[in-house]
Amino acid sequence: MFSTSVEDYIKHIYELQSEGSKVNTSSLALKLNVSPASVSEMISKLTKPGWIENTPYRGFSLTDKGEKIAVNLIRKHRLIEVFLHQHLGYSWDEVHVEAEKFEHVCTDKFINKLDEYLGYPKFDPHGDPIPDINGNISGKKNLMLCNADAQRAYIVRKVNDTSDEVLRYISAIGIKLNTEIFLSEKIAFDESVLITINGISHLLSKKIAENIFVEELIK
Amino acid sequence: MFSTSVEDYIKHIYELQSEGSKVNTSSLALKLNVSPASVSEMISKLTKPGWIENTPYRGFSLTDKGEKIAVNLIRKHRLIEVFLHQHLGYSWDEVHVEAEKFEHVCTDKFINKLDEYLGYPKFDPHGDPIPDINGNISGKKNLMLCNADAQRAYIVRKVNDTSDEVLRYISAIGIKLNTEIFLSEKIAFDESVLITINGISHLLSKKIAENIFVEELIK
DNA sequence: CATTGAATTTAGGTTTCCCTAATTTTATAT
DNA sequence: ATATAAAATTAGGGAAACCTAAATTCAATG
Repeated sequence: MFSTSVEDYIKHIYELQSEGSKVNTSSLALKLNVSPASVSEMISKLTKPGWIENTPYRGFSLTDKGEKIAVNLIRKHRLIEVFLHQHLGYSWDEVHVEAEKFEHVCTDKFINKLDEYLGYPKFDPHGDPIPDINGNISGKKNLMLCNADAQRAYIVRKVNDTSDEVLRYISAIGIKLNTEIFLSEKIAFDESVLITINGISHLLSKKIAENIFVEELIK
Repeated sequence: MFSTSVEDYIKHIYELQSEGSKVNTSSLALKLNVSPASVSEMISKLTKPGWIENTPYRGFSLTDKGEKIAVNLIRKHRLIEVFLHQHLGYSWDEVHVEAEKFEHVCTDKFINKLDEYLGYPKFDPHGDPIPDINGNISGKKNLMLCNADAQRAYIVRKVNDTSDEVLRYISAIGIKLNTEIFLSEKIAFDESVLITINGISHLLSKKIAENIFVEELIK
């Protein structure tokens, strides 16, 4: 239906949008690892069929039509991740790269059958919600760890899957989905955070803390 | 690793070779549904890295190196077909098209894990043997139905998966893998064959009979 | 054994998606 | 308010994989 490139652009714009990040030529170029010139070119191509709304030199955003395409891709991506993790024994940090390729070749028919086969899971191995067949995403906004308050307890609900390295580091210090952590201190100087897991303290850089999403623990 | 195009060319050359068909520019162009000019161009490209041996104007064949690539693709294709058929409930005639796309994006790691998950199946839903991790294919040459002898009983062992239409027709008249058929008569005029299944006679055109492979039934 | 027709290759062109370099627009800071 | 820096776009090109049309090579037949 769409080329892999077109799908990648649409998906990454959606991701920038939902992270609340700025969506412009340079941020997208950075995320997709292509030149700003390539982004400019593609953006005008995506504007014609009405998937994107573009204000030249100012930025762009997905139309409802474009968003539907993005959500469908994310549904595919996350269901494939569940299959790889639960049935084929892939680890947390391995599923993303593989799913990234499959999502572009699987039909809606395939993904709906897979959804059924997996028992209609609600979350992927990173804790991200899986859109249902109609594109509905079970909300639940989690707090970015770097924005949480000090001297409070939290539960890890989601971890970004964009970097293998970050995922492996997070695993190494014992953070999994639903791990309970205590945010002891926020260091204003470099925006790093000091947390405690099972009585052991860890200092997490801002870079790491941006990739961990938590829910406040009410005891 | 290789582009989808390159993989498709290599796989289809392998298929022509193993059917015993002539492997030349026009037969490959026909099979891949591209122009002869495109085939010529690609063939010289595949010759450089040593995947193909080419005698200009005469024809070409896969080297051992090229054959390894082809067998690996066929392994991927057939294992994916098994998964689609056994676990997702795809029918005989639906698995091929879907597998055709997946085979180009799945890693060796994925396919080896899938192989294990499926319990190391030996045959795909069409009865084609699945190469193992080392590329070994459990031989077993079957007879093309149009080459079988009249007044003999046979078991259907394999059906070509290249055409949905043929597959659906074959299913409709009650032919499945391991179905017993009796070849009553071969009509020399148009090379069609008259067969009997469960006491009902069917006339199969040469085109159909070329896609059914049988083993002689010794009672 | 020369001609003719089929098969193959070469030539030249298109599309998609990428690039670098140059230009234009916008934002910022004096 | 204007100079300057940053961001975005346009211009011009390249690689991959396709095409049609023209030229070449091969084979087959009278």
